[in-house]
Amino acid sequence: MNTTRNKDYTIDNEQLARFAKAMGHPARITILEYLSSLDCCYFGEIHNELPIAKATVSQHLKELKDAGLIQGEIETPKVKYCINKENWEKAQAYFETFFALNKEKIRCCN
Amino acid sequence: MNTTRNKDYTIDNEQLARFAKAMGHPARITILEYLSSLDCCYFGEIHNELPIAKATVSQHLKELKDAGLIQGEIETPKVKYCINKENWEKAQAYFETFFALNKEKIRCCN
DNA sequence: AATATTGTTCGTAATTTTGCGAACTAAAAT
DNA sequence: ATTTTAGTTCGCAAAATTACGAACAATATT
Repeated sequence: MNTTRNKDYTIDNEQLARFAKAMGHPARITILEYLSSLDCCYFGEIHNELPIAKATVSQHLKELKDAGLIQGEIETPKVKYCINKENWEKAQAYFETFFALNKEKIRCCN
Repeated sequence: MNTTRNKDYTIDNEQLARFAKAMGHPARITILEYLSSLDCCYFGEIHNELPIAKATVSQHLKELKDAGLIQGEIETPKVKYCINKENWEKAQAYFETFFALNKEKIRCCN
């Protein structure tokens, strides 16, 4: 019995879910908010904004980078982070489109 | 040694993260997209849209309900689901504000 | 050459998420 | 009084997430 599934969801829905998932933790929202308020900054400054260990901050940054929302650049011994503008705008467009869908139609059952 | 943490993140950032997390799975995006295209519908129709077992669909619906994005109403033996309009608009506003923040400022380090 | 600075990676633990089938519930239909 | 219908809840397993301290890497400074 083959229970593998194929193409369960649309690419767009998977992409939107990936962006949303990356934003699904308050630490990561805080990072994104902070980064979007600057041109860029170093790891240490981000760490200062957060109540968690540097190893954990590093992990969150990695997730944001994997989702494409931010980018990092080594400037030894520091690492400079910034918003990935292209994907940031892509994410924005995804959410906008998503919420705009059938906007006037929604009126619920009650 | 007390390692409890208090008020780590802003209420707004926690709320936005909660919305984002609820949207952080393609099945739940598909559900929301489907629901927002209708006034409302029954569990069975939602289940038909998805490639997963009904127990799993039920779980995803529970998460969306817990996040406040949808609401369910019993019409035995069926259950009617719909978007929670108030919170849906709240979520929309949260994302909009988030992405609008410093929009023109972002230009990255490169 | 040794030390300091700045982050990342590793190893680990606890918790949460995702998924399924089976059992259950509650009303409707027979 | 059974049976059917439509979902939910339970119990479980596998995988992913979150968090930390310790160890490491790579350059800069002394």
